[in-house]
Amino acid sequence: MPRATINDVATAANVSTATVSRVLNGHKVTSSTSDRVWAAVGTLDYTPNALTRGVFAGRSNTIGVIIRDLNSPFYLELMRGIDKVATHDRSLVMFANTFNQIEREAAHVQTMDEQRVRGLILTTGPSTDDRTKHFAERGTPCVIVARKAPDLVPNLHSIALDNHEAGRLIATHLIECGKKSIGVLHGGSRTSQSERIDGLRETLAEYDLTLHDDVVHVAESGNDVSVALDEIFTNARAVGRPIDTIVCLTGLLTTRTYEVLNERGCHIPEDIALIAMDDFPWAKTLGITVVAQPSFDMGVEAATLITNGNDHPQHIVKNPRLVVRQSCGESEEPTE
Amino acid sequence: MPRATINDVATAANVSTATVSRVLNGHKVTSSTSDRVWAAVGTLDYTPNALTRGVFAGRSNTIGVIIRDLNSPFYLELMRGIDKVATHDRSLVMFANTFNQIEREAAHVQTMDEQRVRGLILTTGPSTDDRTKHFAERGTPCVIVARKAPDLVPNLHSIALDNHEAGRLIATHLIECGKKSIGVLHGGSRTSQSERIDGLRETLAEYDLTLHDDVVHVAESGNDVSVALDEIFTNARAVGRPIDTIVCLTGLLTTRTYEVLNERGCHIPEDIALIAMDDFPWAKTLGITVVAQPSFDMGVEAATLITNGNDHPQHIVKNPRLVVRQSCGESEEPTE
DNA sequence: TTGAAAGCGCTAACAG
DNA sequence: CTGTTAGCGCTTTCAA
Repeated sequence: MPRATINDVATAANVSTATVSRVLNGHKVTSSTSDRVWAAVGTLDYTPNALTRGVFAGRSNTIGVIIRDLNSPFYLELMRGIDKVATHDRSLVMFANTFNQIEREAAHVQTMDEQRVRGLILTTGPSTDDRTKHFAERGTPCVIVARKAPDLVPNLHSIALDNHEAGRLIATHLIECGKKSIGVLHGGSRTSQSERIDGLRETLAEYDLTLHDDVVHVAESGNDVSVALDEIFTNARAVGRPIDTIVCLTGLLTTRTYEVLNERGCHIPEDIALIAMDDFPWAKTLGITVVAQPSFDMGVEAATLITNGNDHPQHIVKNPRLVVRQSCGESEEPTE
Repeated sequence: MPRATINDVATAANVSTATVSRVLNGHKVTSSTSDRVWAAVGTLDYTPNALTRGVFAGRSNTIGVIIRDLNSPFYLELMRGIDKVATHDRSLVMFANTFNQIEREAAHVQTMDEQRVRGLILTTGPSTDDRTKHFAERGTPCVIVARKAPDLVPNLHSIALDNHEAGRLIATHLIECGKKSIGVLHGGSRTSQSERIDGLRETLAEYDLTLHDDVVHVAESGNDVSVALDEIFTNARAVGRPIDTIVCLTGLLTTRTYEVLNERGCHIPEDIALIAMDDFPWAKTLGITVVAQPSFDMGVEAATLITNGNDHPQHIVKNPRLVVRQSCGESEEPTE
């Protein structure tokens, strides 16, 4: 049997479809008619069609989210934050994972557009900026996460970490721990990464420490870590400054780095210090010192930016937080 | 300016809306008209409205997913598997997280119904069974994950682990490692948990080992672990059988268990063995032996069950896989 | 191959 | 307070 429609309910309750619609949406009706309508809804097992509602309203009550890689603890927590707001707001979350393939980003934005999402949260790179701007200009609020929005466009917001400060936090902590020769693993050419490197480098410079380019290496996935680490160690030794610390500038690299270091018999923190971006459940267990992003909160705020519906572009910058554990050979008195 | 509609495109291209629709859907039209239509689509920046399409079709091209807790590695991988199929199929994934609150499950199923999802994948408990059955009977394919579907209803599929076998795998491995007194931490009264316990208990019995109820404790969240562990140790000591192994029957408990054991100065595997359900990135690093579920594949198969659109109810059972590492004091010759 | 027209399920004016 | 009526944007017969 086909689904009951509003017409069926109207017939069964002996009222017009308009009245049924009113009852369903909580508008004023006599309680006796309202009762009849609800009774009909019950017996016919009627479920309103959100699609049709969306057609009329011009948009759905769905928040679109495009995630780079759900595997990263940062994105996972972000997602949970978004979902929390959505549930509270009786919205839904529509989700797409690009699996780090840039060419998929634009397609996903397009699909979200077709779905007439009420807002879009995206963690994509600049490749989608044009489409996103367009999208925002037409009235759909968009929030770019982990990167500053490209321009001052109405409805185009952003929420990002103060990446420069994150770099500074790392550098300061390492200096306090007496580290002198630092190697860096980062996740590619995103601005977030280069800002962190800048903050790191500048702060080190204040203490007369130089971060040379040949000890800063990219590792897009965990697989590259071993090779990158080799390069870093070799280059540093060549100039007589053996590495005493490895910095992971993206959370995804931490597992593999820790593993490779272990495999080579490097003890943390005795032989080498390790500090990473993004906190994750096992970091505490393993005593890894990290600079954490408030990822859940960022999800909450991103979603709120959408549910609020304020056109005025906002650019929220969140502060990173140093979580001191033992992986940098921290002394008894913690810095925090 | 408002969005362009199919009418605008038709006017601009000097054709009827029917023709535009045909072009958009790849039906047969003269190439010259087709060109004109596409040109108009371009200049007007027309994006088709998926909602309207859905109204007509009676359903959207969205797959609904209700997840218990995205934090668990099992659900996360499942989600990625689902997303992979969806992307391939040009469908979207609509997602809701219940945060383990049962009372939210039904509401989410309802919302998914209103959205006219093309299929529903759910990891909820039996509380939603009635609604789900209803849903399936009306023609929307539903896949219950990690639990057998309640009945033989058309369109109501399920995909689950052979939990009994998982329990058996754990028991066999522990016996091979010479373990004799086992304590169990599980995640509550779900059938998955009790089946694992049964498999464990029965296999142990075959080797004349008894798993007493007083060393099987529930720990809904990581917070309870410490208390539960206390109980287990105390009870076992009372009967002169000090615990030599802790089994975590759900992945979420593993972090906390490992941590508590560490805090108490118990070395793994010298003082106590640890084996857990569900593999996760850090397990390899930490040398934790686990029984893994093919969670990504389960996501892929669940989604495929929906995109295939076969009414006939299917009940897929997947095999668990023992991943031997060092946390049970494994000898040189691995069992696998 | 194309157009006219009806309608998917629902909402919102506008009367009454 | 309630019914009538006209759409929302798109698809699909049915003719031409």
